Amino acid sequence: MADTLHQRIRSDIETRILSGTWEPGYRIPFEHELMEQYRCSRMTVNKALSSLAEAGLIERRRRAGSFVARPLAQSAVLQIPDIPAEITARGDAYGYELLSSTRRKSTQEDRDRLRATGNGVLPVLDLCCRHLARGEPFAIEERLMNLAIVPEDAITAFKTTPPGTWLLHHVPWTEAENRIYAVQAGPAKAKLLGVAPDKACLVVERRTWRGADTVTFVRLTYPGDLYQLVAQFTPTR
Amino acid sequence: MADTLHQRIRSDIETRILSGTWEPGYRIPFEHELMEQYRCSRMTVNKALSSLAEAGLIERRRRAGSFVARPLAQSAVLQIPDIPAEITARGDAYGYELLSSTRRKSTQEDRDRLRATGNGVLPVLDLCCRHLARGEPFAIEERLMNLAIVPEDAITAFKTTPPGTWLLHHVPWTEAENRIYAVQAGPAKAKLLGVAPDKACLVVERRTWRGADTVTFVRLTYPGDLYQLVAQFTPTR
DNA sequence: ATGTTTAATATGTATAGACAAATAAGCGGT
DNA sequence: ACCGCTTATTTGTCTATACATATTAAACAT
Repeated sequence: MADTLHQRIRSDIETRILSGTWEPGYRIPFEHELMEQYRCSRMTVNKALSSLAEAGLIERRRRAGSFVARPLAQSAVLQIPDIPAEITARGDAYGYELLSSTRRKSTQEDRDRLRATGNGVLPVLDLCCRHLARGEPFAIEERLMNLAIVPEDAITAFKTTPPGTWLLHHVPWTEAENRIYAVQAGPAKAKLLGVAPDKACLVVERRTWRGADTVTFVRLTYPGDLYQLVAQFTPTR
Repeated sequence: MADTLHQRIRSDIETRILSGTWEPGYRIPFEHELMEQYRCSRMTVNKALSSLAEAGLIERRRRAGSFVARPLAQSAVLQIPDIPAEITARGDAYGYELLSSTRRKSTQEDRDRLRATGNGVLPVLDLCCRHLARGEPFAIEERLMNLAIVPEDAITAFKTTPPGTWLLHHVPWTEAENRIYAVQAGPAKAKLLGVAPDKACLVVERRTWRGADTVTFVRLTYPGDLYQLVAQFTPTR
């Protein structure tokens, strides 16, 4: 890890910040002090400190010095794994069923769901599928895709490949928004998931963009006790 | 944004990557080519490219060049805001009620909930409180705190200040794990939240560490339709 | 044909020096 | 006591150069 000099300087300082030795607001040594301490040039020290500043661990003020930042960003990295990969990872057999697939010109409602900019009519694909773990229903996926971006010949792939997995490997995206909430299953989804209609379900809705264009909207519905989203904090924002 | 030269070089390249002009795998110009293009020294180009590499947007290989990275990390930044701040932000009046507060030596069950390392007995504070928005129940908070880290005189503060808010401003943490799932309210929480017992609720459980020590465990229960977690994707992993 | 050495090339890291920009602190005048 | 000016200090940025290291392609030997 601490291979090069500037990496070592960085990790030395990082360690002291994360251990609490240097508390938020503490003024870390000036560049010229670290220069002497590590017997190196200012550029080397500067590289280490710039990197720490970019990561949000320190704040730098001209004439004043560099200070340990207050933990402002209370954020965590939310992993949104591919469903087949996740089920396989837990050692269960994965199953996929395409329930319906409709190709049409977008209605206003479709464009609202996609949060598409402009009112232009787009070709869209509306599909619904079911993910199974050890033969039991695991999640319902409702998806709307923008066929102006997703090539039309992908449609046949979705008969056997979950669209999320296909998209992950074929269509990169630049921005996404996730919304997570809880609802009761309701009669239709209860039947598909094999649970009672009042069963609490976790819903993850995701919109994905590539530049200015919306790629896809997806709503995943999981029976509440089958699935837990896990978000791990990583210090570097 | 593009103030300095190396920042401009960086954002020029970033734009082309995010717009899709330069696709994953594309070899971006060599350092000496960018040197000529921008009429600057190699160090300046190098700083821009190093920064892009650190952010995970490009991969660099000696002798071969620098390449646009494949979008490997399907992760998003999950904002877990302070509840009073969030309610105030949406323009509602915030209310806080401390329901119970117990100080005791930790049982094995407490240590399991905290995922505390080692079997040492710790002083802990077990409390339960309710958050209100415009006078209506918004969330139930069940919290277990490690009094070996949280100073004891903070306990009096919790009569009027939500523990989450207090901790946020007083006790920094280095690591956290969040689990998100859905359950039915159940009789006890239904009463506290003023909803039907079969109501679907969103549950966020969070454990927080500072170095090797567990700081706190908290379980937040929100009526499903009152609250949505929002996770925004940011390109730099 | 195949394996080995060598050279060329691109990035990685570092030095030493320079000037610019921001600002905390001191100073002086009112 | 307050305001404005100057100065010293620290970070921000950049240049020019140097040597190290990894890797590929070509030259060479077997």
